[in-house]
Amino acid sequence: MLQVYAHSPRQILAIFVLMLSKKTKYGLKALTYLASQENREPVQIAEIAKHENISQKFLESILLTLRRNGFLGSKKGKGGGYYLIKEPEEIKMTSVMRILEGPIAMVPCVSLNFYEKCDDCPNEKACSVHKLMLQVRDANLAVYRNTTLADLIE
Amino acid sequence: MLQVYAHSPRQILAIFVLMLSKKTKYGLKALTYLASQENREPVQIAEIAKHENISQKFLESILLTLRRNGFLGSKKGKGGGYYLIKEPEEIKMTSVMRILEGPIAMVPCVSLNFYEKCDDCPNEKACSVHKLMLQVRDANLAVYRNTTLADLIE
DNA sequence: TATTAATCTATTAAAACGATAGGATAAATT
DNA sequence: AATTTATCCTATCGTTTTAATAGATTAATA
Repeated sequence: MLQVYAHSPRQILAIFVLMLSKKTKYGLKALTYLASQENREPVQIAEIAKHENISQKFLESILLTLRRNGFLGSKKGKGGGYYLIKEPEEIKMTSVMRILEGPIAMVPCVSLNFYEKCDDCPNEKACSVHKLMLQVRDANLAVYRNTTLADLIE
Repeated sequence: MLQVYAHSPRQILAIFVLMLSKKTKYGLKALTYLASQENREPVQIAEIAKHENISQKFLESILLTLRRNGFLGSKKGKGGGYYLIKEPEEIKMTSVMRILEGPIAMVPCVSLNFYEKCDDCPNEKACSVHKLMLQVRDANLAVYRNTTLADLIE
């Protein structure tokens, strides 16, 4: 779903293209919710979904991804749920973003982990897009590297 | 088109979600090409498209947008084409990005020009997504504000 | 054994991107 | 005036993804 901004149906003001996916948004919210728990007892999906206004079924798959990537543990059955298995201070936004959202670079030719040459661009060094996006990548990386889950909790 | 990276059809390595649109990419390349011309004589769409490996028809609409937003002038008929009507030093990436790509913010609740409250988020100040994306916005803005078209030309 | 809650597979509707087609308009040349 | 050139404009299309939903299965607890 792309977010469209308009005063009236006729007048579209803005379309957010480079928009954070709901997946990442929900995942971050869930992580925050779990991190702000007093203990590390399992919390049910339903509780998280309700508290954060997230579609429960969608959240299920997101939490599964976070578990498979080593952020969360889970327990089935009564008293089950999800819980953090890393300290919030150890969860860097670089890994959260890469797992939920994908590469941080906005063009593959400036990606650290998933570099690929543009097939339409003969000279990377002379490419204005490359030059600009390199700076953008570095700026974003700096933010994500310097921020942990602990920093996002009040 | 979303870019998918894989070693084999079975193993998907990365999906770029926050990827720069081709529209912006092509637009930037066209601007750079025009800026690097020796004079400000009209350059035909076909020439730009060929030189930058861009679909000509797609480029047409992009150049039209750039003209309507005051970056380019155009001339019809023989000897016609597009030309810069601003100095490259005066073309800031903030305006290029906003016009071609849309708002710079990745969530509307941190957008300077197109702010909108999240309908699912009761407390903006306590929201981890808000907190993170505010920093990302500022980091990106700093890059776009400090970069002009002139900076992207060798 | 019954209940609870995570796990997994599959499907779906809506939407945008990127591209293409075809013709209208305007300017220059002959 | 006619022809050529090249921008301008509208409309449409296929592919792909997102976000969400449905249903069935597995595992753990009481």
